[in-house]
Order: sequence, then structure tokens, then C-alpha cells
Amino acid sequence: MAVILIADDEVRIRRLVADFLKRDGHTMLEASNGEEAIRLIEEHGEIELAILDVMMPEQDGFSVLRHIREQELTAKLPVMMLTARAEELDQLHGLQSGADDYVTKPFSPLVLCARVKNLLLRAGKSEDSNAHKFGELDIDEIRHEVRLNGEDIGLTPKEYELMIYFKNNRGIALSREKILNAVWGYDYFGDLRTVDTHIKKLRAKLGEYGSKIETVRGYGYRFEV
Amino acid sequence: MAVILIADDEVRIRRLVADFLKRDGHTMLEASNGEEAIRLIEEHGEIELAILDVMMPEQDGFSVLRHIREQELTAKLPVMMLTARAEELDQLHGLQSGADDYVTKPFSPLVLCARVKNLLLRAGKSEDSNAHKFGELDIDEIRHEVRLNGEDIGLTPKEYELMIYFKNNRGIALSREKILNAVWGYDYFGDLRTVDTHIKKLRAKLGEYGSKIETVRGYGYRFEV
DNA sequence: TTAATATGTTCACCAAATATTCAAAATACT
DNA sequence: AGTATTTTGAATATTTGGTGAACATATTAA
Repeated sequence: MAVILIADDEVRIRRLVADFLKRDGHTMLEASNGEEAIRLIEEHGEIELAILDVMMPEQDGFSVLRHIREQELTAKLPVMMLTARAEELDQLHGLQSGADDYVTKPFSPLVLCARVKNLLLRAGKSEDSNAHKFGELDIDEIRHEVRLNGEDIGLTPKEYELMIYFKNNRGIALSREKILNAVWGYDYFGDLRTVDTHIKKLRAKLGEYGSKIETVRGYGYRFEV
Repeated sequence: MAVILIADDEVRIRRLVADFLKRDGHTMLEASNGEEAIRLIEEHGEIELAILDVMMPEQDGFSVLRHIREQELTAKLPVMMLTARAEELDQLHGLQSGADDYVTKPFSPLVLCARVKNLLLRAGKSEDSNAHKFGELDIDEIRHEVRLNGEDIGLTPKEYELMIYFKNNRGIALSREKILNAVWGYDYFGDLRTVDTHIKKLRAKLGEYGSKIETVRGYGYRFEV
């Protein structure tokens, strides 16, 4: 739905962000340092959002951001900053950097996706509805609740995020590892079986729709509309 | 409900103001400098309110204001000035600049919205009711008070603004961050827990209606009609 | 059928989020 | 300036949720 640049020197992070945003239908461009980021932004006229890591070789995120804001053509480009530490966050605030949003590492990919959605909405680039209805199952992201036959089923935070993840990936088999990385964050190293426990609870709360979360034996789970 | 121009060289501020006023149903036009502001005002005959930053490239806010007042067609246009410093405020007063209202940066978006509403009311352009009644809970923006069973419950300024924010966003889950940005101002970076404290007090004063402010665990709060 | 492996289920302990209280700091009022 | 009020976030209490071990059950392979 949009062309997005991710600039970070860590391949792992780039891949992670790119993968998730690709799945939301975005076209991803990657840069491994600040210089490359600037080059891509200037060459491609169609970039609609830039995600910049603060710490990068050649030119750091602040420097790239400043450059973006100085150029007439890119001055209005929505920019999201990735910061590793609280101090950098302070710096962001203190300098009135002009970033539109910031996310501290480590982040949950889902949270990042949600914020990207938000930024694009603000920029008037996106139009998808935040409410999904599958039969009598309502996933309402505005109210931040899931209803069955009109009744809030009272999901806990993790259950809710799990639900959103499934909703965004319906019909796709998801390994426990993927789920853990998406919902718990990429640097979470807990037991894979924890996923099962949450699936169990989510299934129970979904009632008749519990069976919509299918077990993919030997792999993971899949949410079927 | 009205066509409003926001002129400021900082994208962030323009976005912020535009977002909030759009949500109140206004149509927003944006200009990033004084020259552009004048051009838009002359081209669009239907602008009903102009919000001008004092510090802008090309032509500063005072200059734009003077231009507006000099032209027969726009002389009566309500104008709100945004000033960054107290000195500029002095200048505004001292020069009898002819602005209808002024807001100092940093401002709370809600305060700005309220003042815009006021200006439009004065100009006879707006007609929406400023009083909301939910059962025995009266939110009266004219009298600037909230009544329970007809009795003013004596909200403090922050509590009142919080209440208004909730009223304007009922049924929507609001993160602490959003609340802080909206009620405390866009550049306030205090403790998120502060929100809890104010919620606590507001809930107490709302009595039986306190429970209408629901906790959305792991996210924030939501006001239910 | 049996063994091996994977998933389902339960539960007690631990972690995290929120509620509440409070006193210092900021602000407004006189 | 002095007083009263409001705001704030630290400290503490309470509530709620997350976690993974343990055991049960189901599936698959041999």
C-alpha cells in the first residue's frame, strides 16, 4: 500500500521490519547506513515513509532526518526513528528533531506495524478499516476489544495481540517461532510451548470460533476465516 | 464544519493541529510559510479561520496578518496567532496587532481546539451543541463545568481537560501516550503513570460514573457512554 | 501394539500492570 | 510575599496476567 524505506545497519532488524511490513502489503526498500538511505530517498521519488535507526555508520539517523527536512521535496516525508536507548530518546525530544514517531529497541514487530499504519493514516495514504467482522466474531481495534455475539470476550493483552496477529495472517500457517517473534518481540527467548498455553486460552474464549485456530501438526497454527 | 488554514513552517505542528481539527469535522488547509498562506487565503474564498505561526519564512505571521486586515475581503477573517515565546506575545499586545486570539507554544491540542471552537462561535460559524448529557452526567463546555445530578463536581483544570478528551473520544481505546499528548501537550514528556493518578481522581469525582472510564489492560483507558 | 513425538491442559509461582497514597514541587490566587 | 490549590511522580499495595513445568492425551512411525 505504500513504499517504505528501512535504514538500519543490522541485517537482522532490517529483515524483520521488512518482512512484517511486506506482509501488510507495503513495498520495502533497505539501506544499511545513512548515506545509502539518503541516496535511496533522493533517487526514488515515491518513498512514503522512512524508518531510520539512530545509530548507523556514515551518517546517523539524526543526520539523515535533518537532511530529509531540509530538502523541499522530502520535508514532509513521515519519519519514524528507531532508538536503542532511553538517552537517545531524550535527545530526540530535546532537539525537537522533527521525527513523526519513534520506537525504542527492542520493539515488538506488531507494535511497529501498528505505528506505521498510524503514520500512513495521518499522511492520508492508507484506507483500510480497523474493524474486522468474521461472522459473529468482531475484532475491533478501535475499542481494542474482541466481541463474540456482540459481547466483549475479555482478552488479556497477550491474547489480544495474538488475535490481531492471527487476523493479519489468516490462512497462513505460522510456526511457534514466528508467533513468538511477532507477538513477544524478536529478542524474546522463552519456551515455544508458552504459545500453546496462550492458544489454549484464546481458543476457549473464542468459543465456537476457537476451532478457527487450526493446529498445523509439526509446524504451528493457522487462523481460518 | 468550517474551512480552516493552518500556517506553520514546522510539519509536526501543522500535522498536529490539522489532525485534531479534522477530528472536530473541520476542513484543513496547510501552508508552510507566509507567502503560501496569503496565496491560499486569496485563492480559496471560503476560508473561515486562519491560524498563523508568528515565526515563518518568507513572510512572518504579523506580516500575513497585516495583509489579511488590509484586504477588504479578508479584513474580518478571524485569525489566531501561534507564538513561541512570551516576548512575541508582548509584541502582539503592544502592537494591537488585530489578531482575534493567540496561543503560546507549546500548547495543548485540546486547548487549541477549544479556542478555535470559541472563535468560530463568536464569528457565528459554528452551531454544534457544547453540552453533553450522559444520564445524570452533564458535560457543559459553555459553563466549563461538569455536573453530576445537577451539582458541579468541581474538576481541576487537568481533570476537566481529561474529561473533555474522553468525551470527544468515547468508545475509543486511548493509550496513556495518546492521552498525555492530547491533554498535556505534544511536547510534554512526563511520566505515563501520571495519567493514572488523574484518572483515579477523575473517577472518584465522577462517582457512580467513574466506572465509565474503563481500564484497557496493557493499553490504556476507554470512556463508555 | 508399542514407542516416540507432538500437542492439549492444568496449575502454582513469578512478573508485570494498575491502583492508591502521599509528599514535594509547581502553579495560581490574594 | 504568603497561602491555597493543583500537579506530579515516587513509593507501596493490589490486582491481573504470563510462564513453563508436569502430566494427559493424541498422533504418527515402526
